Amino acid sequence: VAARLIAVAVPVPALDLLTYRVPELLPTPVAGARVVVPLGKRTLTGVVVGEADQPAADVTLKDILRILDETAFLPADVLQLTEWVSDYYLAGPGATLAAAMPPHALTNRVDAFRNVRLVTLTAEGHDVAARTAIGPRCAPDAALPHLGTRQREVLAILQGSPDGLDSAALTAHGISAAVVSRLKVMGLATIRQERRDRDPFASGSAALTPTARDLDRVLTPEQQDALQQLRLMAQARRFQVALLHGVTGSGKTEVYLQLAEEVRNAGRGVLMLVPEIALTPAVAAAFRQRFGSGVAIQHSGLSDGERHDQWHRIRRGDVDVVIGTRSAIFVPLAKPGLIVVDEEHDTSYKQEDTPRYHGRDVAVMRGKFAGALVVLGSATPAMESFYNARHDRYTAITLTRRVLDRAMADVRVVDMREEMAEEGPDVILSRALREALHARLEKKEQTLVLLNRRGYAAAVFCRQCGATIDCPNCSVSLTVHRAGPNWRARCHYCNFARLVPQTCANCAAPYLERVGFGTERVEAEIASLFPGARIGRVDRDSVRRRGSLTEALNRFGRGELDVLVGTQMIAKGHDFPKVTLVGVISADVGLGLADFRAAERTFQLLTQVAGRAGRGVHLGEAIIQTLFPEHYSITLACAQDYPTFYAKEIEYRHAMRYPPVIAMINVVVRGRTYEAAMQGAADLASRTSAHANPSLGRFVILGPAPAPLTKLRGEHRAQFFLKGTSRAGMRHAVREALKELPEIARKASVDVDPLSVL
DNA sequence: AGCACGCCGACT
DNA sequence: GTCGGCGTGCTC
Repeated sequence: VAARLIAVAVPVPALDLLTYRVPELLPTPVAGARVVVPLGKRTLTGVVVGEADQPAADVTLKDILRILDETAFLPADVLQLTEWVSDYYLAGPGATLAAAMPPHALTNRVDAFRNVRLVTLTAEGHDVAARTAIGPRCAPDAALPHLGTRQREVLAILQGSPDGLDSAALTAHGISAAVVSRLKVMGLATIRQERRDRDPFASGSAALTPTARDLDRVLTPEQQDALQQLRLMAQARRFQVALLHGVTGSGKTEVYLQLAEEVRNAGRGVLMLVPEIALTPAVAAAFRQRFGSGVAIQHSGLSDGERHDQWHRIRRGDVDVVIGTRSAIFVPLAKPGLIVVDEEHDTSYKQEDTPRYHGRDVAVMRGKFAGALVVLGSATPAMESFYNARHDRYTAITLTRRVLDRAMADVRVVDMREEMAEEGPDVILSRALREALHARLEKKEQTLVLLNRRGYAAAVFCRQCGATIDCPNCSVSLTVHRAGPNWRARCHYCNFARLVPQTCANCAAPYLERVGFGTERVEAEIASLFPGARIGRVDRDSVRRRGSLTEALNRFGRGELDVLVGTQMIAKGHDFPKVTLVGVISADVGLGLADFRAAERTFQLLTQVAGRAGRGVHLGEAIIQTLFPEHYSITLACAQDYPTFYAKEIEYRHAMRYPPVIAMINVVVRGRTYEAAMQGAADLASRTSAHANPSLGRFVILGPAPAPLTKLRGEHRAQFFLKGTSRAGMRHAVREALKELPEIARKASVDVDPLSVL
């Protein structure tokens, strides 16, 4: 009998599939089952991917040690999806699998759900409790067990709780374990284990303030048309992609909800992806409100235990609606019939470490494998998505009007060059914004102030010698933060931090100056201009603590703050009806970057943030400060004119040969020295170009060149790009080159469809 | 990623 | 003399 060989994916990023033998005594595990395998000196848990052929002669095969699952732990369609992700994004199967698994499924065999000890009375316990209650008045006609006062009290409490009391409730009643155990010994109480799933909505890690208003439930004619089109697509029960392009405030969420309800009633599952739960609480809350406990939630803000519980609820088939962030695309939801990607243009769908997948694109593939309808929704679709709609790969559905006929915000552009000429070079808030802010404070209306740059000052430089304070590990200057009475300089890439010195380290001159400004400075500026204003700030620094973002947004939502200053975090899908003013401090942050998506990002950010104003009964106003008032991304965002922006931008992408017109792959090679990184990148690039295969399409290689961050966390980096019309050919060439140069491959990271070339 | 082996500085 | 720093190499 030939040995049974299986291919196992192990959670080790650098490794490919490994082949193991199934020993005589064990059955052949099914694909998707977890198995415990020896690896080197370690023992770890992997997942069976399928049968394997005899590998090359030089490897000695080992036996698997244990089979953890009789049936597939990962269902076949999820396994298929992870295989696609590994292949498309050139990531190891182990790394991809780790992304698809619930926490602890591979590291720890102890189930992480919480087993609750529940104490209940036995039949006899009830009897005794009843007799005890009347005991003092009646003669002790029957022998009562000898009970202490505490025991009698506990019996009474338990009698009032037929469902039992868990340990938390026992503690709340001041009942000690000793009393319970004595009752148990007497046979009056039982203790049973009950599996209880943690509810992330209740625990606070996803505590949401519902803002969905009933008024929005009545669909506008436009929403009804959109819903009808989507309904027909869903009923076809085959793979299709719809791009729902609806202006901010046009009521996309309500369309998703009604569609989801219908798909669910037809017996199929619904998967809803959102960029970040904490930033789009309204959508999650609306789903929870509509579908109740039939909704599972998945995102990185949950504790491991919560995520684990939710994953198993889905796996058991207890829920048919799942809402979550990008990794939720891998959840084991049975029979998905609808996959919605809300705010599909959002860059947080892209995972920035291996596997570098794009949640939206994986969602489209999952829909393809499942024969489901995929709905991509946005007010500012990604160039890729609109391009696909224009080329008939996606069906475009458009919502052009806001619900309840609310007007779009009135947008004004302030030319900061003129403002500086009149007010001096240090002006942060223009006169127009100061006046508008003042008016809102008087009227008790709210204001959002956006500056997409954190910290107090962008850098410190010496007025005598021009030196800046740079990060010792990365090729950037340190950003200044205020830390109580001190000034700290911190690296935004590696978190290196130091106090800002009194004198220049280079020339010893005491003329160190802070240059540029960020959100902390804006917050301070507003506080000094309007001493009575209640100001909050939301950026990565202020919300480091878990739950603090939700807390800050909820405070603002409840009206406990007048002004919220923040980075792009505040521009996402919030619905704050009392906001009537949005100020953008430097709209051109990012336009100066040499990134081919700079204009797209700026347009999206400005359109989205302007859309935050005027979502209630009052008219909204947006004031946009910029040094480039004539730049098309700014003028067209002010006009809320997506089609014209797309037309202009796609022309540029054609001319410059950039995505979505062509495909790109970025390869970064790290090295101990600059020379080593460049050499590695050059070798890899030349092997890649040697594997060009004209029958798979042509591509060009740009570089190698130093990466934009030449040094990051102490490592030097060099990069090259592939540009071409066929991803298959490009991926093939890179894959072969990596295989030929394994020692360089270990220091290389590959980004297929990079979102940023910076 | 771990976990080994392996070759050079400050200590009982 | 060795305890331990992390550089390099391997894992079916």
